[in-house]
Amino acid sequence: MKKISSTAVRTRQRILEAAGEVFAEAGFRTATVREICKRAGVNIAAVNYHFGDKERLYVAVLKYCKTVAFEKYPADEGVGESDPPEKRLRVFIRAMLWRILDADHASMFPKLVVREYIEPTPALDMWVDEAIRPMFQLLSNIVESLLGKGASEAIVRMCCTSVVSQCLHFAYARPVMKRLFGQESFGKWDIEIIADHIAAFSLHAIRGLAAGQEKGGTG
Amino acid sequence: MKKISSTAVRTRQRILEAAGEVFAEAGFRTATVREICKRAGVNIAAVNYHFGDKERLYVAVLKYCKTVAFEKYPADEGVGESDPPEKRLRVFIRAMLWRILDADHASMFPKLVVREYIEPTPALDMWVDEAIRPMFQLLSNIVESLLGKGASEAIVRMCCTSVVSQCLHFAYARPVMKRLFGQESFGKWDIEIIADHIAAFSLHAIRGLAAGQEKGGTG
Amino acid sequence: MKKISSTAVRTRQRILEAAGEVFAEAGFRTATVREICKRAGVNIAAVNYHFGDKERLYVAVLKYCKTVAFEKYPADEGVGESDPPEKRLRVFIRAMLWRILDADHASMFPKLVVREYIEPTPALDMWVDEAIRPMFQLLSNIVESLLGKGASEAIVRMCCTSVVSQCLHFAYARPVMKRLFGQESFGKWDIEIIADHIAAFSLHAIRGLAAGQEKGGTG
Amino acid sequence: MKKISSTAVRTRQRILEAAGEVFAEAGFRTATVREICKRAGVNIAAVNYHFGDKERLYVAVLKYCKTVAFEKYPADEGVGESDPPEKRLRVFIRAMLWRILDADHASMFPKLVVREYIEPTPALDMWVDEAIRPMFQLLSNIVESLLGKGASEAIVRMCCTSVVSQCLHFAYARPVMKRLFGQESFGKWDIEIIADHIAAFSLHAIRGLAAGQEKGGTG
DNA sequence: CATGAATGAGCCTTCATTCAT
DNA sequence: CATGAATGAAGGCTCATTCAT
Repeated sequence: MKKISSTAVRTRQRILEAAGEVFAEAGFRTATVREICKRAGVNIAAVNYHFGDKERLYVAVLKYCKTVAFEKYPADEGVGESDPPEKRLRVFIRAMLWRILDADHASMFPKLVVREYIEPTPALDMWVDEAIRPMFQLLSNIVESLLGKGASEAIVRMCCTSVVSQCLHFAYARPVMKRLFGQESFGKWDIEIIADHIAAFSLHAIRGLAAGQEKGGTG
Repeated sequence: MKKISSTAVRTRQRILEAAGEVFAEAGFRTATVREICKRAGVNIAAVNYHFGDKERLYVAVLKYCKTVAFEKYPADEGVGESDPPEKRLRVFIRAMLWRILDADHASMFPKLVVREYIEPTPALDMWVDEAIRPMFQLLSNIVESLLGKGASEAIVRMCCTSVVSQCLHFAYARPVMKRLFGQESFGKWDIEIIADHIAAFSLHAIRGLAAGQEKGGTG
Repeated sequence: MKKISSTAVRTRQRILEAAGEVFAEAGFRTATVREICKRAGVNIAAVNYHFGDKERLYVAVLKYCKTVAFEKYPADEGVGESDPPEKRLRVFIRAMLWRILDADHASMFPKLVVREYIEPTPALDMWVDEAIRPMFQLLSNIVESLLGKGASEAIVRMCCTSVVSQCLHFAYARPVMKRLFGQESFGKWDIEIIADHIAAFSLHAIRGLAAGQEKGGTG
Repeated sequence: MKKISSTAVRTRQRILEAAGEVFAEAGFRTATVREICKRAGVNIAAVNYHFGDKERLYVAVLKYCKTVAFEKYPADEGVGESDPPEKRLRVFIRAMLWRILDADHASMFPKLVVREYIEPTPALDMWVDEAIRPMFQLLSNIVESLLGKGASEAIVRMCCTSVVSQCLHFAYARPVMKRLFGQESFGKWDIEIIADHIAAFSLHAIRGLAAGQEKGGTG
């Protein structure tokens, strides 16, 4: 049985937080262990001691982020399978947006994830299995309920993709939005308004598609 | 004023193509001048000779990509302001998707652009001004027509964002899609099906919102 | 004065054995304290606690090895000054070879010593004084007896060197022998055959030199 | 066709010489690229540029040493197969000793080789094939001539080993000799005297063994 | 115009050692 | 007595850039 001193736990924690920031700002390759240790206020060898190497530190950061974000904003908070799918969809979208736009994370979470999207490391497999796939399954159930029994798997998948993509946009397009609209930060109300829009937009769309399906085409 | 020989032009071209590949695969920082020069079959000093330094080469690559992609797939090909907005929306979406999924570019274009999104370099300002803003303006006109005169600027903007985000998703989420759905590449018909879906999804949504607006709510 | 508990003695012993292996395999510099402690099953700080630092551990290992090897194979086992020099020479060579080729030491002893030969540490002075000089003195007496009274100190010294060098060869040239002859390990009979050869070779040589001396040349 | 500038050749040469010194003094692992470059008066990246990495530099040094030493002191200089084996043996021993004790090499050659003996790197295979095996073959022919036709392969091999080991002793035991005899350096005459001794010692031994063989034993 | 050669900064990692419990 | 945690000094290597032809 290993004894783990509380100071060691605190050091690990400090490194994790600092690494999250630096990896988010610079990406895995560009981020330097030196910068991480400087911000964490620890010696440069501490990373090796506590995490083995830079890559394993990165994976630890990703897992840490996932835990924090999904515990703070569960995708089905306050709703169950008995609730109407419209409500469950709104909850889902709202949670996803909050995970992305919550200022407390200093945008660490979305930046890390989006970087992983476009420049996958071995950690992406873990991320897909533990974070994305369960979320997608949950959303699929909701969308299926909305589309009705006749919906093909392909149409469900595409609708889910449409919903998710509208949320994720706020994870990777913020520098562009800043330049295009001048909006840099998103307050509590901004987030709620955006969530409402995406929910409404998607609900109209899915209902429209469902109606079209019955008639045998998209119009 | 520099004299420009034809061999110099060809060397420049070769470097641009090679750099496009390498930057797309590895990102600005991780890409190495050595690798670019090796693929281009030129001396390692050629980059600095022709472009000054790595960063200015990168900007040149971005501009080169933009020209190629937007000339090949204009956002308003075959339609004019007199055409119905539904048709113009479909053309817009189709062009955007083709720019993103055209296999001929070896996915160079979307990777480069998305990288710029999440890790902006000074080149992003240029990109927003010359590529994104005109596109967004064009799309806004279409969406305004669909929503009707009473639509606020905010709702127009959010609808445009919803449309654009569904397309861009295929630029940055392909590694995830590969893991989630097993689909790695997108053929001609895949692209058309996806374009049809996004167009239908968005039309239903916008029409629904337009109808709701008149009545004064989203429900 | 330190109190020495029995567990402390056992820890020291385990470290000594482990360090002997690791130093023999990797050499002083390349060997790591971490590896030694891992094999000994002790904490990484134990080396510094028990031996001060890496170098003093190394010296302790060398002394430990010397004691073990020379107690197991004394250079004059079973013979005394009254025995004929031919017999004493054979015993000397046999003991030296056994110290070098005994598989029980896992070739720890010769590797350590030979390393010390070519990359001396302060421990070499100790080794020369406590191990080599007495051995050389003993061998000199034997060779003097064989050469006769007229032998110069120089010729005695060179003959001793010739004898010793033939034995030591099996301490440092084993990797080469493996590649050259394919012979990797030496069994009991191999050792005896080699000892017989070196003894015969050297006796013929010394006798020949002795005869030549009388006549005033090497023939 | 690559053009190789003369300054590049000179840089390579300087690095090789400096690396020879440092590797000989410190061994492969302990030697630092920084020290090598400092002594060579070149930038630290030059090793990477000219040799790829530390290990390939090491192999280049070994090959360079081999060429220099064997060209300066060929094992059969001035003799041919028609010469009497006694003469050829003396020439062989003399060349080997000179390679080992020549002060011009600053003892670079023997130290490098002996290090390779006791701590083999992948370069040892090359060394055995290109340097040791041909030498051993040459010596075997000489020894066979001396022993006569009835000599078994085993006895030839052991005699060769005895001869070679007496020479090699001066490659690895010099620090010990310095402490034991006080002799630090070996002048021209020292080398000749030692060569004469080893030749005489070995000739007496081999002749004695040959005579014993005829009678059916070693006495 | 273009190239092979050279540079210096910086990165990740490893290691022996020391600290605080 | 012994340990887990922490430290700072290097070390090998890579890279964008510049130099000299």
